[in-house]
Amino acid sequence: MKKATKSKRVLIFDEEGLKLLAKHLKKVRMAKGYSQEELAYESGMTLSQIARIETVKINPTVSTIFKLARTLQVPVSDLFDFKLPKEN
Amino acid sequence: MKKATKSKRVLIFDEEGLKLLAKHLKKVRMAKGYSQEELAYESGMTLSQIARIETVKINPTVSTIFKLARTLQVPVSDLFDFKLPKEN
DNA sequence: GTAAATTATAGCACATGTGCTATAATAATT
DNA sequence: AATTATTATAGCACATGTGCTATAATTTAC
Repeated sequence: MKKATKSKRVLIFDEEGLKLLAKHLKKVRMAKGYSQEELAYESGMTLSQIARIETVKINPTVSTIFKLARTLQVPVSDLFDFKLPKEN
Repeated sequence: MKKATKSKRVLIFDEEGLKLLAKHLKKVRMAKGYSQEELAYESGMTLSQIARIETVKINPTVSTIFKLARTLQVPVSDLFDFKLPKEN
């Protein structure tokens, strides 16, 4: 992905944020008693994608997160219940 | 995008959710006194992308939303402060 | 009403999200 | 230790997110 022409640093892949999201997702998933496979199946997604999200391999779309929140029956905001660390 | 082989309906593009997100983003943006152009510039993004998000033309990635939240200096969860409608 | 500011749209290139399928690795159970 | 369950990874095809650039449309300011 191209660097912006402006001097502003571009965060393409917000690793810290994605780690926090992954952590929260896993916590909620386990609290609700779902395996990755079950969550995938119930969400109409693949097991691969759940694993990719939870291991911070990809940058999921918002609709993907909506799907997970629906299956887990939690407010979307619960999956983002963290403070983003300051960027360097 | 292919239909899942399971009978589960697949939400590829969660239009209702994205509309709610767009609405919240716009509200926060205006409350903070940013034009789309300024928000784009400060976030290291393009004006096009802000417009696409706010008009529900695309399905943004989570990192994109993180970028916006950082610039707007709000918790990410504030941008998701809504209930997803029931899926049909 | 005109000019300026803001927002929306379009087309292109390119990177990557996602499903599918399969396999490997790890953890839990027996 | 062996078996089963769960998680992680890999490669491929294809759709699409995102930046860039430009233009059009709409809104706001004067």
